Amino acid sequence: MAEVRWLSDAEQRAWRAYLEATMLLFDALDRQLQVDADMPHGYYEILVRLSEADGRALRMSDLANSTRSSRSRLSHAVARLEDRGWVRRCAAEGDRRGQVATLTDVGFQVLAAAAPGHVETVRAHVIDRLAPEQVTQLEAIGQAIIDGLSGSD
Amino acid sequence: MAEVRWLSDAEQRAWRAYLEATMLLFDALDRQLQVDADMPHGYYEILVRLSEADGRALRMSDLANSTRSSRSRLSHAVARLEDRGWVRRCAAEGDRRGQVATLTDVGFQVLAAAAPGHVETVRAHVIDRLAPEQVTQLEAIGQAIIDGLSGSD
DNA sequence: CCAGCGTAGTTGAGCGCTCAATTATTTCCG
DNA sequence: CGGAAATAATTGAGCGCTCAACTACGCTGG
Repeated sequence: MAEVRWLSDAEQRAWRAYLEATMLLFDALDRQLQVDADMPHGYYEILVRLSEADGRALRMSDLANSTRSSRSRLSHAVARLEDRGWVRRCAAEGDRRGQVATLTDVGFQVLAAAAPGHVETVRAHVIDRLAPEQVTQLEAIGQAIIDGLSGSD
Repeated sequence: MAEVRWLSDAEQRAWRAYLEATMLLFDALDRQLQVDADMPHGYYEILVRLSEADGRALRMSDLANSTRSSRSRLSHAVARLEDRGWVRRCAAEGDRRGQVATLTDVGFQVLAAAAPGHVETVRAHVIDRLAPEQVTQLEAIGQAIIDGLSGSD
């Protein structure tokens, strides 16, 4: 049992600032989307990924990977999106286990209506508060964390 | 109605990297705490704040502010922590509306047992993956975001 | 001195997520 | 080929969070 490597003061400050910023930010984003577009942030992410895919359609597994969510979470979420008429599910060709989620026209329009407000919020709380070099730094930091976590799943 | 100021490529990459990193990270932290210490990250935060307070006790409102959580969330959370015997609530002196949450000895020991694993996880996925200057950058970035959000509530 | 407003905290309904179990299909390989 | 393991997706129970409504108390001004 090795000694615990506690965080130094500088590390502690950075970690807590990141944590606090992220909580405040995610709350603000969730609330903005909920109020202005009647959807949680997770739904927005799903709609974005679908809108960017070929034919605005993706296999459930691919959609789960690209949104970094579990199959279960995605199943529940897509079921609710289907109830709202924003997404449609149909059997995948060539693999009878598979399902393909497709963004409907209504779903696309809902996304198009939600996007400007969301982007404005991201700008107001993040991008416009950072110097250009901090934006670059943030990408590098994020990427470093992703690199450590993508594999070890 | 002004034009929407969409994100540039660099801004988009930074935002998505941050978002993806944070989702992966929060999932990993939550899972680690859930598996090793049988508590969600939110409970850990509450225990930490209480452990650092004078007398290991805080008014509910102060605890809500310091964990950046709503009064409602805190009420629910502390109720569950009380069921587990990790926290105790008693009336505040001098204000009969007030409640003071106190960390119990059991709660303190639970926290002490959980902390090393949690810190190791934070190190493994964040701190040890960043260069020292990136740690400094992360603090500045986090602080900039906090500054924009603390007031506008 | 009490009416009205603000503050402290709780509660319950409803939603989204996690975990574990389940169904259905495909792939691997002896 | 045929049975076992892997893959795709769903389901239901249970938990934590949000929102809105509510209780209870404190403060301040006419």
